[in-house]
Amino acid sequence: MTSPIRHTPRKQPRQARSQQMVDTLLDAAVRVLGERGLEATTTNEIARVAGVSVGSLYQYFPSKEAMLAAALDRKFTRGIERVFEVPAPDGGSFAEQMRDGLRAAIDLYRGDLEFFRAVLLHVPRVGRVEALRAHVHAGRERLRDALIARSAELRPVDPELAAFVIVSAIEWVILTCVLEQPERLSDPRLVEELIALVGGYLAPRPGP
Amino acid sequence: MTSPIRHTPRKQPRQARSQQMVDTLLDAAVRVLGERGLEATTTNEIARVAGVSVGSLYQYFPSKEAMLAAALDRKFTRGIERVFEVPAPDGGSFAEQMRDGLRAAIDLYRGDLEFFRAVLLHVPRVGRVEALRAHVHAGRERLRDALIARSAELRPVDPELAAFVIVSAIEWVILTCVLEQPERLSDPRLVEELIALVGGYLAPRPGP
Amino acid sequence: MTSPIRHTPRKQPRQARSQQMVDTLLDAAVRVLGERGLEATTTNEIARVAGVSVGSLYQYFPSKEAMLAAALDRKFTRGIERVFEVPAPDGGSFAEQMRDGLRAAIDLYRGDLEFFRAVLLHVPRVGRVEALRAHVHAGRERLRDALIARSAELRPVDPELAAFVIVSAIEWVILTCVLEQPERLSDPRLVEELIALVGGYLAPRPGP
Amino acid sequence: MTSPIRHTPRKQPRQARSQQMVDTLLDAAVRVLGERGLEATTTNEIARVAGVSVGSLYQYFPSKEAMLAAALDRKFTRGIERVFEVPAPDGGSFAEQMRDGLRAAIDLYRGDLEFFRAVLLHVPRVGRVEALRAHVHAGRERLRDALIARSAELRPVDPELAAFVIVSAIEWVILTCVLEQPERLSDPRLVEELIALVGGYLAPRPGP
DNA sequence: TATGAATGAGCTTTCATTCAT
DNA sequence: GATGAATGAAAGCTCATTCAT
Repeated sequence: MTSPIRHTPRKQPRQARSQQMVDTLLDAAVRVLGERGLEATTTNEIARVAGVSVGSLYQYFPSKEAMLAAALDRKFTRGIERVFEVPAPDGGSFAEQMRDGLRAAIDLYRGDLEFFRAVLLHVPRVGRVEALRAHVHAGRERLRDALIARSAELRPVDPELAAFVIVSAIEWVILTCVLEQPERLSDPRLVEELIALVGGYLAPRPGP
Repeated sequence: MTSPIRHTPRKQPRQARSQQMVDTLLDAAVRVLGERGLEATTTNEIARVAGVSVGSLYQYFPSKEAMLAAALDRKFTRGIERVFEVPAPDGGSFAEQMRDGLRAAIDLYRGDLEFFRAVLLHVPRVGRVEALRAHVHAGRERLRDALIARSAELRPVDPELAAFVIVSAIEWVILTCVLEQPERLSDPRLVEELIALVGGYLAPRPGP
Repeated sequence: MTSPIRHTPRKQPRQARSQQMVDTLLDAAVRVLGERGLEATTTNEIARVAGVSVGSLYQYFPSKEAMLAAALDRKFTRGIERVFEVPAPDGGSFAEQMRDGLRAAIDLYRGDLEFFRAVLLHVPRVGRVEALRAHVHAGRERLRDALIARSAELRPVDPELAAFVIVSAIEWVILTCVLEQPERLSDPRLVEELIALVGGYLAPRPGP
Repeated sequence: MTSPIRHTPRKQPRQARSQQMVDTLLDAAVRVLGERGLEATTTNEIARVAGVSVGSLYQYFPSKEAMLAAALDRKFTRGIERVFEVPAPDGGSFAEQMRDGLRAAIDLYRGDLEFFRAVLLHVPRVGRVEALRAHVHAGRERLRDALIARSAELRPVDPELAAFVIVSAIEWVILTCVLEQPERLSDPRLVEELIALVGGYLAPRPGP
């Protein structure tokens, strides 16, 4: 029953199986959420779609709310993390760095368009999904620091306020595309316009 | 619609009473929504707050969903109409008109902060509240037309695209304030920053 | 549609209908409780037996626990109240009063034997049903007062302790009959033995 | 069952281990029951406390009900056996024997107060715990025989009836203490009062 | 045998909706 | 029309029990 050399594990190690179940459930949650919206999403349906029992769902998540939070969190965490990490910390001009970050952001949404549309359309607290907010917040701080570092090149601004304005503005331009005009995401002019928006906002004002 | 001599019947038993009941119900819905959030908002509670019976509610609205939609639509319609009508069609510079419109928008949200927070936090498909979207769309078109009319003063842009970018950007800066930093709504610099954002974006680029 | 003299109320007055629903539900609860025991008693089943919807049940009782408590309370309250009120406050000797009370108690259980058997067999906290306890407690106090009033005729005792002992002893002799030997309840010697028990306990001890 | 020279196998792999597991489980059940009450007692929790798996529990008991019954039975059996065996069959007067037995009973409950309270408060069919009833019944029979044996010293009674009355009365005085006034269990007067109760009941009536 | 992850029937409770009055 | 008691489908969650490993 055991051979000297084992090729397949006798049984899945504990953690691996758990992780797989968690993933299966979160995938199912994301799918059901997208298909039916928050109000119509039930734990029983998620479990059914995941191909497991409700009992199992509750073995891994203490409540419906916790599981939905985890599902959204995972999706957003994976993606949005990348966006704010793309601009190489030391490479290129401010505009070039911005361009890289914006492209990454747009690609993030474009690559998972259906999911994001579903979630943004159906899930309440649009801008509130916690992970999204956390990353947006982190983005603001990074931008604020960049503004401080490069303040010599820029119009005098309150870095905090400016970062807030810029991040919010860009966030919603892109999300509005996702929601209303997905084809715009493929328009190369979109990035340029956003750069113009930010660039114009930060550019030193010409003297009187 | 009003004339010095009244031609309408002394009492309008049917329609007037109906309209009043509808208003009462919609007000109650808005209030409950604002106070308790979507999840705790029930038709029975709305009727109770309105001082009528649930039965009456269903006389005027076919379902809970329909009634909440109507309530939100009316709220947004009333407010957003004002916002886009504030800039006097012919008065002042572009920047002045913009300033007036932005102030009106900010005041709109600030004047009913708790309600808008509740709605934006809890109501699914925020991005889809039809009246909101419709008016945002109308706003885009008005802005596009203004951009075309004043294109001589501005950097060359695709008016459609630029209007889209500007309206989306401003929308979310303000809504993010509503959701996350309400105190910013009272900061006079907010309007100025938004004007800087739009102004910088549209300003003719200095030559090479 | 209305005649000068009305013979049947146009509709049941509010309170009467409510009270009837409450009664119907409590009757059903008592029945289901008796038939299935506490653990197997569900609110849905109670409602079904009562011929109303679960929703109605929850209109009148805030929770399952509250409704079961009310059901048992009502039954016990009605009956046990009588027992401790039977002994005419001023009539007859102590033994005669006791005899009356004991007969009333026995008759109480005998008259509703099936219900009491069901409840005592199935419901947890046998001796804990709150109403039962409350009345037992009241009984103890009345007995204590009687013992104090008649202390001259009795062996010197701590009235509190003696009342406790007597009431508990009698309570369980009768309840054990209910549970295990219902036929004994019809044995006239039972009352005599209980009187002997109490009488012997309280009788002045013969001198050494 | 134990002899100086051991004849049983050095290790009893099968039965001994089984018996130990059963004991562990029953101990755990009793403990959980005492600590959490019936409603919060789950098979999984019992297994966890016992340090074995639920699967093992079901190897030894066909159902939760069966296991709890076994647990309570064992507990009562152990305790009550002692109580009824305490009065040395041939030693001392009737009153002395009674006093020994009563003290043993009181000590039994006092020694495990929390458990007995939990069980009496929460376990359905208290009156039906089989071991308790069986031993109470045995106690009645022993008392009946004693009454017959000593009938010369006593008031003429139906021994069966008298034993029933006495055992029930005493049972509930003690259990009521357990449930409502645990501190009374430590009052030395309690035993004396119970002896007075029984003694007065059985004492030959003076008189003409 | 022992394990404990997985199962899923079934419970309590809510609330949109109806309809007799 | 207006009322609000009554309805009952359906939700979230638990836990006795099973069975692959």
